[in-house]
Amino acid sequence: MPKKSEAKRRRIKEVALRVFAEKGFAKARISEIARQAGVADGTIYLYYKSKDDLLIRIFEEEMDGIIPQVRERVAKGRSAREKLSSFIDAHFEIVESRPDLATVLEIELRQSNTFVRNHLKQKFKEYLDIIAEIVLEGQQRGEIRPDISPSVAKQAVFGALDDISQNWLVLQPRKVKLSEFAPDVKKILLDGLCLHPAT
Amino acid sequence: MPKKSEAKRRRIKEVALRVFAEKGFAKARISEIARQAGVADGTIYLYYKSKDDLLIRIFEEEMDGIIPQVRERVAKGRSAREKLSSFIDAHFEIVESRPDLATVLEIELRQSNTFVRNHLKQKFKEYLDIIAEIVLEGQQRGEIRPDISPSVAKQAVFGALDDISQNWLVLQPRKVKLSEFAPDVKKILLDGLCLHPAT
Amino acid sequence: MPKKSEAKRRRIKEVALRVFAEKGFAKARISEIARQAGVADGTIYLYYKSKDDLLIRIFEEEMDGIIPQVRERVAKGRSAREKLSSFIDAHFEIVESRPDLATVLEIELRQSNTFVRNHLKQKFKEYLDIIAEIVLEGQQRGEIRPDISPSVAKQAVFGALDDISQNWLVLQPRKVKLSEFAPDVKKILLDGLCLHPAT
Amino acid sequence: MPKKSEAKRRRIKEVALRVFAEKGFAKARISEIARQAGVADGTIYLYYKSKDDLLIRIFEEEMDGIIPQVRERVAKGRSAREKLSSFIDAHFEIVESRPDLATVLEIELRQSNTFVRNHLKQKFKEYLDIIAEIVLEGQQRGEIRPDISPSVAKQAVFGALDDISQNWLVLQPRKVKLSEFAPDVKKILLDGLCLHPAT
DNA sequence: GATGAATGAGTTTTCATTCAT
DNA sequence: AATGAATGAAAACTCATTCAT
Repeated sequence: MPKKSEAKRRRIKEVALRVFAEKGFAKARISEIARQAGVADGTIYLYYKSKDDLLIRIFEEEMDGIIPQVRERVAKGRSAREKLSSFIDAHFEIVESRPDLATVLEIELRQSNTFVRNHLKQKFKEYLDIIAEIVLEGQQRGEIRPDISPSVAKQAVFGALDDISQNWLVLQPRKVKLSEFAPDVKKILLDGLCLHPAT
Repeated sequence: MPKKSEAKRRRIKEVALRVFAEKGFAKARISEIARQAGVADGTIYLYYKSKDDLLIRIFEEEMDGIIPQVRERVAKGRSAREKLSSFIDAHFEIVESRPDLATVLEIELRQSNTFVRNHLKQKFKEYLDIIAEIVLEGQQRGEIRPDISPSVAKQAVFGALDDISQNWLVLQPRKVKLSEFAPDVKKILLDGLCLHPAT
Repeated sequence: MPKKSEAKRRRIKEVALRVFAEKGFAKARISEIARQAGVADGTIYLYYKSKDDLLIRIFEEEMDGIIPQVRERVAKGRSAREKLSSFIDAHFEIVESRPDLATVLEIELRQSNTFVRNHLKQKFKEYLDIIAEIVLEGQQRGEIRPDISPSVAKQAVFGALDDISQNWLVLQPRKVKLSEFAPDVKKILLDGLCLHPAT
Repeated sequence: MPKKSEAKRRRIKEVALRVFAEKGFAKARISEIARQAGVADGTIYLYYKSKDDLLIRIFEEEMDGIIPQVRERVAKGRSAREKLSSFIDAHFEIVESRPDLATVLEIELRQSNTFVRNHLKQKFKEYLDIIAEIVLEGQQRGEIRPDISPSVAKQAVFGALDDISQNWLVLQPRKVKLSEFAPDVKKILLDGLCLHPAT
């Protein structure tokens, strides 16, 4: 594919991401994306099969950039604790630096039609599995409690991060940085809420 | 007897909940709800102002039933740990016994139009605040780590429960009971993932 | 028919006239008329066959009251000029004293569906014919120009009165009395606009 | 070539005018207009914002063609009498040659919803003011009776013309030409009905 | 490659009227 | 006579997608 086209594809992608974030996928108009990208409506269909395809491919391309980044960062941690801590930091930083992306992913991931959702979830699993891998490895190395399912841990950790991120995203006047929540989240997930261990 | 038929109102509500869960709010058709409820399309509008109103009122009525129930159950716990444990059990039991309701609430809460979402969120906050109250009281009684924001704890706990519930709901062949995840979730949230406390 | 029913019929008629004038026939709701009349929706249909019938019969009953009144008043005039003058005064006075009625008649007479309009026009012709009769008789008595068709005269006179009445009705703050226009209208219709007769 | 097809816009306008005249604005169906114009329903909305907009713009465009034409014709008259005479002729000729247009204007001008009516009335005032101007100028030149309000004269003249035009339009088998009424109308409005001036 | 005019499927809601009580 | 709950037909408008140029 010629370079010229690649630039256009990128412009469409960037505009689409912004419009999806602003209006939500359902209310976003192809004609609005075309207008802002400076192309004709029909041109979008030369680069993307459909509106659904546009969302799916934006998501996949972004995740393909993010996942290795997060993996690399997590790899630097010397213990499971450090790795989980890095994951939490990385997640919050991504949400903070790419709010449009985060808004689209976190919100559209749950709605959209089944077709789109299934595509998104598939790619998303790769991201979530980073957590599961850390937990499993930590258990093997005796750093993580062995009596917890890595799958449940994965969901619990991501659910917590996601809920906090989402609430932060909808708070219009973001006076507070999302990363400020990281310490508390780490305490809860890594060390638990309770002071006295269960008997 | 109240104005119009209370039984008919209930039948419409039950059918609507089922159809909303199956199709999603946006794709649910008033005509389909009417057909399944055995009434004319127009009859729905004698009981509910609009499709939006139908969703909002189903949600509010259900939450008004659920919140006191959960509160009562939580109140029986003698410690913050027991109360949180009860909340987790209660949440999973509700999702398990009312999957339609849970599907509608958890999914529509994030999408729908702004008008509907705002209504839903407002009522939903009452539910989430049960967690925040437990945490705050637990901190005052020296049972919960004092260095954690109740608000962050609330979001982390609910996020974890919600993510697990949602994943369970979309797993079509529900071979496993949701409540089986409760022990692991409690371990994580109450005692943490790590074996060795942070230095 | 018992007296009790007659009172109810009249109440329905009066309320309907007011609601038709306020909202227009199309936007008027049977349920609103019923509510204001203090009866059930269905009760209206014991007295009137349909919404159309309600309009038609209000119109006919009112015209049956008005036509003899105007005829009587016109009869007192000793010349065609006096009779036409009386007709103009009478018309303006009716519009002024019964604005609801005038609004409904003048506006709905032109719209509504064909069925209704035909009914209304039929009864309305009786009213307009008062003018034609004055003109014809005036011509026979040498008071009115013989070279004018009574039918054209009838339409011209009524059209002029009607247009002025209608404009007055839509002027919300009726600071000026409609009857103040009578002298000018009489000058125009009875004596003409021009100072120098056609050559 | 202008954006989209001007020919298509015109075809839609012409068809719409015909359908509005036949069915009335309220009963006219967009789908019927589209079918007769040989376009898809949605295409109408590429050219006109809404059904209301379609009516308003047809009206305004037609009046923008008619008003200068009538003004020009009236300007040729050397006296107020001649000018009024020309106005009457012009009005009847327009109604006769464009019965669809006249039907839509005369009927919808009075009904429609407030939004539409206000738009129509505004443009219509320009037309009526031609009469007022003739009268005012005639009064200044001593050709028209000075003791008559130009506004009342305007309403009386237009009301007369309008009522006659409308009656002619609803007479289905138009055996008689509308312009045949012009001489009588001129006699009445210009010279008055009465033979003996008021004392 | 690019355009943008054209397509046409799809659904909530209102309200006059009915009829069982 | 009166009620009022129930009925169900009916129509404007949007917007993703296509395809002739």
